[in-house]
Amino acid sequence: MPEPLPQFCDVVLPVPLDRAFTYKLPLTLQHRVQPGCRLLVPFGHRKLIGVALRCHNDPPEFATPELTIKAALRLLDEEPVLDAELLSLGHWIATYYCAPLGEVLRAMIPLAGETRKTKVFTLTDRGRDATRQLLLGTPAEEPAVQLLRLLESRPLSAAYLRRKIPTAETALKGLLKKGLVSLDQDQAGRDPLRAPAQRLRAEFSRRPDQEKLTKSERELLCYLELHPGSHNLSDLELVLPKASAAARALARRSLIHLRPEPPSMLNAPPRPPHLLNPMQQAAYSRIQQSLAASKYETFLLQGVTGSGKTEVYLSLIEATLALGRSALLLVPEIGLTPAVAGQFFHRFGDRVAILHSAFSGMERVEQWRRIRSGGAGVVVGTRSGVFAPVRNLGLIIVDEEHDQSYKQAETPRYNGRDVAVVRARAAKAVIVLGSATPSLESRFNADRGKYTLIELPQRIQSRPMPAVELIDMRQEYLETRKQTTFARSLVTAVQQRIDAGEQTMLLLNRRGFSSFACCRSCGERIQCRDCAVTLTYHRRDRRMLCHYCGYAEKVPTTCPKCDSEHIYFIGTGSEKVEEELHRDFPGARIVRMDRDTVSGRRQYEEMLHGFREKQYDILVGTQMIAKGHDIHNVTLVGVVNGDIGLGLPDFRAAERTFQLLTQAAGRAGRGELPGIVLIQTINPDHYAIRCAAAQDYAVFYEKELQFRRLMRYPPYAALANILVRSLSQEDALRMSSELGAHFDPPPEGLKTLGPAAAPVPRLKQEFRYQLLIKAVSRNRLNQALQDLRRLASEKHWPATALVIDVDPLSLI
DNA sequence: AGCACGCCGACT
DNA sequence: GTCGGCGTGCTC
Repeated sequence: MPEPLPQFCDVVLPVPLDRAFTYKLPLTLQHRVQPGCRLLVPFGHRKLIGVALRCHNDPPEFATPELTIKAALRLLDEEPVLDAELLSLGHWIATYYCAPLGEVLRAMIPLAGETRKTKVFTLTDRGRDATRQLLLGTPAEEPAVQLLRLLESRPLSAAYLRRKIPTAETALKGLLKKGLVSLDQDQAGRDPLRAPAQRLRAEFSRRPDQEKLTKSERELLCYLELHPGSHNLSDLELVLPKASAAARALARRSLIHLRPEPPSMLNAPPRPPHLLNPMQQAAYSRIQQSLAASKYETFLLQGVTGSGKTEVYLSLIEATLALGRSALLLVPEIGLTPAVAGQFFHRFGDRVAILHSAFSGMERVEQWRRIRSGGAGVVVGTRSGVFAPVRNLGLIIVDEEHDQSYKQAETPRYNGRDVAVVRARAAKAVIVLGSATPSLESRFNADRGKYTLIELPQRIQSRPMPAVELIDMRQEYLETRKQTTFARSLVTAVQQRIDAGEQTMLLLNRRGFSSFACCRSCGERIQCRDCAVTLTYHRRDRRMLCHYCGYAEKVPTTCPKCDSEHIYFIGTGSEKVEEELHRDFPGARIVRMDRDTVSGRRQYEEMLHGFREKQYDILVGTQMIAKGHDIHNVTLVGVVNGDIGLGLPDFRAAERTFQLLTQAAGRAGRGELPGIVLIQTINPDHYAIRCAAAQDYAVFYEKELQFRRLMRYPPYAALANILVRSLSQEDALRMSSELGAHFDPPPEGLKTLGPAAAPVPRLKQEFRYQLLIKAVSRNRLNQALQDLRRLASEKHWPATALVIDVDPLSLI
């Protein structure tokens, strides 16, 4: 007997409400909706796109004569966008990270760029009558009358009306109130053919049947048939001037295919053929064994900087493809440059798909579709790439697994690395976590036997590790009696590189010119209007800038508090370092990379390319220069302030400092020439700095682990950070004390810290208080967090007031 | 989160 | 007298 068609469907929506809503399915949809499909549904007064969870025939008990079940409006996918595997991964994330399922699913689907909401205004019957009467009278210039005239012919979008009449917004509100016009939301599909010509490629698809073609359309189609393969549209315009318009018209009738231009691979350095050395080969073979056995296993590939982890990755990906399965490579945010992408194009051609948040919505949709249809067996992506709909997943690689950018800073606050492990386990896939400086958690898991540890302790071609030297800046001051940015030995070393035609990288962690402005008379520090942080002086822009919210104000000449003229600028940022370099090394070619000089991936890549091509002697910059780059002519890496972040009130401060210094040091001596590293510090005895200098992970790991055990921090506890926030300090304080009361005494198996003012007590005008929970087990932690969410709803805290961060990486 | 409904101050 | 402020409550 055939199953009766489902009449109802549970739908999760992108709202912070942690439940599904049940809709009636119109007859036309009953046999088409599957779990994981997107549905357009009415929700209150608006229309939302949700994801179908379950189709069924259980009449919902909430339905009463007053409360009717609404019907779903439209099905957006004939095939689910989230298959069963990804849906269950979404459920796991929602539970583990305490996030509403609807928001999790929204984060997993990249197709948001495909549709956009538009407001459409329509004349009502009353409006039509009113307009007719107006037309009989004298023509009026009032915006409201003009609007009515425009709307008489057809419904129009808000955007169009605003363009036509600048004050349309207010006038429309008035008309809406009077009932002369009505407002509708429309999910207008974005036309993928509207990208500019240079970003599209055209390819012949089929001959016309009966379609009538214009002259230029016929010419273009003919040209494409004669020249197989895909052609850039702006290149085609050189041959056929009207190619762009014609191509779009042809694509609409699917006579040709239009696709986005893949990311540029012009700057990709050609990769020498990869012969694995014995160490690499051993690592490869061990992992390949599990791969061939289709057995879930997590490997921690710990290889020193320059040990050739990438070659192992590439071989593993090839092995995966050879087994007929797909591979997913996750890289840190900053690591996915066209150069990196280019390497993969060289190796895997069009079997690779690149997912990057910097790509336009349309490009992402196109890549996503290719992956889902099985057209790309290799996927390279950043954090959200872990949700790529790859078929028959065999291998996931998480490069630089310790990197902070795998953790999402907004709800859902998931860690892409940990989600990857969960996904791999469910898919019976192999997962490789790679790093020179593994996170304590991962290394701990390896030591406990949860992960399999594989080490690459040597650089390729027996290149030596860079020699690292610490420069004690306290000693430097005692000897020179001068507070300088660069120690004498660093200046000498830089000069030697310039003379020898070799290159230098200088790292520091502060952008801007000076960290803050301070009044010598009254001690006042210039603070942000909306945040409890000092403003940073940016000389080029002549502004004081807030690095948290972007607020800017004029540079003060007198103290805003006491009117004294003794304003001093304290601290050194990358802008000042660049200036001092120009002064100390006149004639040297210097390039600065930080958020102020690098606004897009294009500039980032251009600067790096220029440096690689030896157009510069010195590259100075913030963290963004420390990661992953392989520039062979760099023989000196200088760290201006090695104490980076050591003073922060964060239990991971030491770990982060160690990782950053080790990674930075690893940039030196990657080519034929050996490299040296100079680290300036005022804490030369701190274990994080000493271990980084010695490139000794093992010792650092032991020391840090002791501290974590003593203080009950991860990996010895499951951690969550609870933040309450509100624009009103009163509300924030009230919630904070309710939070404190709820956890006093702490439930069995939990320790709490706080509540107390957050490290940044005010941010973007909000007052913030936080509480840290350390739990002996995941279960206990999750239970406590679910209880807390119940408390928040009972006490009617606003939905945005409570922020739960499970496994926080930063406590700010 | 949105977005409407609802009750109190400055204007045509 | 109205327009409009944002407080509170709901969304199948």
